[in-house]
This record gives sequence, C-alpha cells and structure tokens, in this order.
Amino acid sequence: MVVCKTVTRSARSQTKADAKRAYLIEQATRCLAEKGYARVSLRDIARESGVSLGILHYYFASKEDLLLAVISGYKERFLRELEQELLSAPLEGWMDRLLAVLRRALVEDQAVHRLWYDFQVQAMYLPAFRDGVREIRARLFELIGEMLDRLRREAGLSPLTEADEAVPLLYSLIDGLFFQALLHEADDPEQTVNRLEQALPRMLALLLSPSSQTER
Amino acid sequence: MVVCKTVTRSARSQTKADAKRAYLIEQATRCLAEKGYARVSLRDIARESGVSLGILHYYFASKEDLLLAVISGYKERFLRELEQELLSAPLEGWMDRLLAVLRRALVEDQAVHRLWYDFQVQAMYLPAFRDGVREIRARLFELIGEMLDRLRREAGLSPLTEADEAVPLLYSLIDGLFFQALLHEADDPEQTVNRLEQALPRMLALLLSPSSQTER
DNA sequence: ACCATTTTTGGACGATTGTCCAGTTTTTCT
DNA sequence: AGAAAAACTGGACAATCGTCCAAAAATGGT
Repeated sequence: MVVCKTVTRSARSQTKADAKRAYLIEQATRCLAEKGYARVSLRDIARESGVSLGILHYYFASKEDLLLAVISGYKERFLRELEQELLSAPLEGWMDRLLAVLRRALVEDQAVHRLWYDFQVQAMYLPAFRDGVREIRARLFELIGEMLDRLRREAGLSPLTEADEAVPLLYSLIDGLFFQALLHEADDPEQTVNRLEQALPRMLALLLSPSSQTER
Repeated sequence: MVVCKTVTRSARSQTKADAKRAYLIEQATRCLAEKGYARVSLRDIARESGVSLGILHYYFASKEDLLLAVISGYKERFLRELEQELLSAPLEGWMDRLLAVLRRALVEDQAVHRLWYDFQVQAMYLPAFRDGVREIRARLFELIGEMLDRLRREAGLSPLTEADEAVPLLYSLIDGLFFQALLHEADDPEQTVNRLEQALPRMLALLLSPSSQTER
C-alpha cells in the first residue's frame, strides 16, 4: 500500500512537474529565439516566464541542461510535423505539402529556426550540444532518405539505394537555401520557396536518374 | 615644412600602428576561432596576444569594433584566394583548383571557417554584424556568377545570364556541404571533397543546360 | 639632451553572469 | 487537522564581463 500511495503521488506530481517543465522550456525557447544563445541569461528566461530565478535551477540542473531541453523540444515539434506531412501521407502532392511546411517555417517560426542554426554552430564548439544536434540532423537525413525511397519505388527504379550521395546533397541544397533565407530575405520567404519549387524537381530528376547508380 | 614633418611622423606611426592592429586582429581571430563568439573575452585575446587589456581599447573602440575587424580580415584572406584561383587564372583545370582550395580550407583553416558560420549566425541577431557578413556573401555570389559566365561563354551558350537562380542554388549546395563537413566530418574532409567532385559537374550541367533558360 | 607624442600599464568601476541555499508557502496524503 | 513532501522565494556568492582612466614608459623629432 505504501508503495502504491507514494507511486500515485509521485506520478501525479510528476505530471504536474512535467507540465511546468514543458512551460519553462517553451518560454526559454522564446527568449533564446529572440536574443540568441550568446545573449540570453537565466534571469531573462525567469522574468519572461513570470517565475523566480531559483525555479529554473529547481527544474533544470544547470543552464546547459535547460538549453539541451530546448533543443529536444525543437526536434520534437519540427520533425514530427515533417514526418507526418511527408511519410505518413499519400505521395500525391507531397511536393506542395513540403513547400507549405517550409514556407510556414520561414514565416511563422522564423525565430525558432534561426535558433536552430545558432545551436548547430554552438555544437561546433561545445561537445555537450553535439549529440543533440547530431540526432536531429540524423533524423532529417533519414526522412529525406525514406522519401527518396518512396519516389524511387513509385518511379519503378531501383528499389534500394546503397551508399550513394543523394541524401547529403539534397539536404545541403535545402538547408543552404533555408539558411540564406534567414540571413537575407527574412521578410521575403516567397523567394526561397520559389527557388525550391524550381530546383527540387530538377535535382530529384538528377538524383533519381539511373546514371547516378551506374557511376559507381 | 611643419606640415611635411608631421605628415611623415604620423605616417610612420600610422604604419606601425597598423602593423600592431593587424597583429591584434590576427590573434583575436585565433582566439575566436578556438572558443567561439559566445565564449571569448577581451582578456582572453589580450593574454593570448601578450599585451595588456587596455591595449585592445587603445587600438579598437570597443569589442564590437574588434570583431568587425576580424570579419573583414577573414574576407580579405579567403576571398582573395578564391578570386585569384578562379577568376585570375586560366579556365583549364579550374575545378581541381577549386576543390584544392576547399580541401585546404577544411583541413588547415577549419577553425576559421567554423568562426565564419558563427559570425553569420550572430549577424542574424546583431544588426552591427549584418553588413560585414552581407558584403562577404555578396562577393561570393559575384564570384560564382562570374565563374558561371566564363563557363557559359566557353560552352558557346548564352553569353549573359539575367535573373536566373543558378547562383544561389550553387552557393547553397557548396555552402551546405561545407557546413555539414564542419559539423560532422571535421576529421574527414575528403568525404566532402569527393561529394563536391561528384555533384558539381552534374549540377553545372543542369544549370548550364538551355532548359534552364527557356523556363522563364 | 629635451620635450611632445605615442604607447603601454595595471587596476578600479559598475554591471551582469550562473550557481546555490536557508527559509517560506503551497500542495498532498493520512 | 496535521504532518510530510513538493514548490517556490528572494537574495547572497564569487566570478567574470566590457569599459575606462591616471600615470608610467617608450618613442622620435629637434
């Protein structure tokens, strides 16, 4: 009985604590997206969250801990949306859906994706950030790879791709255009979407062509 | 006479001061490349340069001033090398020379180029950094554009390109692969070079093909 | 040798940072 | 209601930051 009681209690408080944790992560993400990694402080986050400074250390062991949680939060949100829109959906009109997701990312979640590149750069310096960033990038790679497989299967081409470089190339192209849009064309995301709309089909035709396989 | 004397004196001291300025910029670049923008302090730079803290404020109005000078220094070095190797050289074997430059950048100047992406991200937050970063990127765009023109001219195709999207696409592809190499494959630059060696000719054939022009 | 200028020093300054904790309040269960 | 656990507060702390300055040292022209 004692066990059961303490379990239920700790379980309830756990869910409440998790909710608050999630709230703090959300607010921390807002602050980070606005000011950037180098210029955000725990006091900023606490003030913006309407809690005292000590709370942050009550829910997170350290500043680094909180930032790692922010990275994971970004991963969950963006990757889930992409996977649902591309993998768990019919192939019909996949390109339009992809462009819609990217457009929305550039318009509404611009600050968050700016933060994503900030995290990637920080991961080049801080080993603590490396794993989190690598995991997200790995899942983005997987997503592109599976999408390419679906397209190959539909086209009746080779069913499986082994060790060819289509995925990193596609990723670099999309990521590079995305980065550029955040840098120069923050107010004009349509230009980037147009570019992608124009370049992706050509790039795919190139990468799906059989010459890409016979090369090796 | 008086004018002449003061001129020569100020001119001499100017050159000496410029030399020391350049030295401090060089040392600051080393520190920044090692620790990153968010974690470097003026005391770090002063210690590493073997001078006292006040010196930095004697040669640079503020920390921001020094960092802007570091950005300009990067620009001068890397862009000059690229322009000399690509524009002021015969077309013969241009691809091999480009790959050699990129390989060396990934092997020897890895830390400096990591800093370059750090600066670009900071420019997303700090307006003061934006112009410096934009200027470098603009010159890189110009370089790619002029190189494309040379290739087009050699191929006997349309002599002039107007408002097509070849440049940003090429830039994004190269830049994205470069970024990825700095993130994941810091010890294996050959993989990135191989990818570029494989992708660039295809991409160029795609962008130089006449269908790219008839589109519009 | 002397003086004016430039260069350099070492430290003080106020502000800000992440971390931590002794208490207080609130919640939760018997 | 009362006790135990969780949640929260406000501030202290040592460290570090960019900035600034008075004074010493070095420099160079006359």
